[in-house]
Amino acid sequence: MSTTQMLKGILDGCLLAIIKNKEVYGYEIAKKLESYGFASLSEGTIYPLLIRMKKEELVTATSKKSTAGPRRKYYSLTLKGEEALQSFIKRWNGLQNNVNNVLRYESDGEETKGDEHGE
Amino acid sequence: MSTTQMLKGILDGCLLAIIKNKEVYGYEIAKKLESYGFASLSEGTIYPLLIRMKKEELVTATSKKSTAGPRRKYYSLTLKGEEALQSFIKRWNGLQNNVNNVLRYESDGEETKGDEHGE
DNA sequence: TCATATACCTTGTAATGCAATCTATTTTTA
DNA sequence: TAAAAATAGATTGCATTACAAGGTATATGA
Repeated sequence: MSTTQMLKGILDGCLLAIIKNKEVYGYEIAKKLESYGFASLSEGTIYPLLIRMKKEELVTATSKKSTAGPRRKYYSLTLKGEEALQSFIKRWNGLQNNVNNVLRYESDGEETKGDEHGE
Repeated sequence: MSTTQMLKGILDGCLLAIIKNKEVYGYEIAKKLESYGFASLSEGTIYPLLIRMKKEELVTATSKKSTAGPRRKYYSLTLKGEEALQSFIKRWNGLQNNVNNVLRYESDGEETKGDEHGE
């Protein structure tokens, strides 16, 4: 129905990409995602995801003092996390191709009787 | 973990696109999706989805005799289904933009301190 | 002291892809 | 004729995961 279902399995790839670029903390990630267009992305989504990724050893976390507010948990990618990011990028690109193929070849009355699509 | 999670909420958009193009039956859709690159897409996914979409009045179904095998259920888009397809395409394009922005701006050490991304 | 912004966490729920399994029909093969 | 395979559809139950709602804690400024 809404956009939220489309995020399943995609959001963690985005987190990995953001964490790879720079050591970041959860609240910061939430703000970043918002600036990238992910409207209405709740922190109730981010924090559990970070905890899950830590459990899966994709990221490590270190607690540091903040200049304002409580201590921040800074996340970094592990080697396993970098591999997961690469794997995500491949799967994401594959998915984009597949979906865009469907939209391209189906959405405008083309008849592609069972032969190959694209080139 | 796998690609399956990334399909959530996306697959139904693909079905709508395929059905809009031409009256089709479930088994045919499964084969088509396979040809578009959606490997290992189970029929246990397609049929419940079609039933759900029918319940939501996005599609209608008519049973017709087959040349080989049991009767086929041919699906067509309703007006509501066409609207849902348009809505899906918008959301899909938005999602693509957002994710690709993250991957583009984060994956290569750019520092984009809180300002706007892209144009 | 109280309000506000920052920062993080937990619980429960709903949505949905899919494996597994089943039924039924037609054609092909032995 | 009997068995196998291909076609076509359906159902049950499970696992994953985004998110709302609510909570905790720290620092700053009025």
